[in-house]
Amino acid sequence: MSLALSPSQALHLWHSASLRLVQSDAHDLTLRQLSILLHIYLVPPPHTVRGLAATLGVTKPVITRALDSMGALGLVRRTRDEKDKRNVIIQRTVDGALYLERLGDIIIDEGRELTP
Amino acid sequence: MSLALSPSQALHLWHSASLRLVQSDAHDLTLRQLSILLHIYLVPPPHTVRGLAATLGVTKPVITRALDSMGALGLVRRTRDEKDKRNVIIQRTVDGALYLERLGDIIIDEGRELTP
DNA sequence: GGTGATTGTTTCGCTACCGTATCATTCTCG
DNA sequence: CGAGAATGATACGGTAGCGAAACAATCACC
Repeated sequence: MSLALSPSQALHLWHSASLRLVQSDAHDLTLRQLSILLHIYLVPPPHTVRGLAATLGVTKPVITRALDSMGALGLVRRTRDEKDKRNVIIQRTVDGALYLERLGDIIIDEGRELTP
Repeated sequence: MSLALSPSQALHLWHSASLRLVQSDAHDLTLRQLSILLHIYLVPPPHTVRGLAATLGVTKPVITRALDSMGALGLVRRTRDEKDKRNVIIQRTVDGALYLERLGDIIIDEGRELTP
């Protein structure tokens, strides 16, 4: 089932949800960082630095830095790939899952209060 | 009519739309900047620096800087309030409207391709 | 009309991000 | 084994954001 959004609905949903995100965000993630986090948690693994860089259309240092930041916040974890030790496998954490759960709640909440 | 989103739908919508935003964004706006822009265009005027700062829950220099940046991009315009010359009225521009229209299209597009 | 409040901007020191280029490690394959 | 490719991290110089504090301009009001 697909979602039929009106232009007004789409922008109002984004507005109210991102507003609440800004107001409440303890972590103050960048748009890019948030995209990376969502990608890690919503797309089936494995996730590598190179793969994420290609998907996002950014350079590899951007991913490394984002993983540094989000790793320090406990939202994400790095592990060496034992099969190919050049690779880094990016893994999920409990804190990261909780963070995204809260984000989902905000979006659902604001969608519920939407008036076209 | 309100929008009944499932947790999966909510996060996938945010993921795919923000991903496309990152991939395609010529302007590379911050989450805060995007929130400010949406607020200016979706909430009835007038908009002032102080009002925006209070709404977003940030300090005034944040708004001033965001208006500087987005003003340089032509997304927003400043005008002095003639009634009270201390106030700055933030106004919309054609380019800003087009930018948000494009954002709305992305969200609608990704909502349409959603599978729960 | 002058004092204090209000508004937006600027300054300061700091932190974090950016892209390019380079590096260390590891793998591939002849 | 050894040369070249591939992967992720780091170094570098530059830019832009941050909060706190100080600032200039304007208003309000006695």
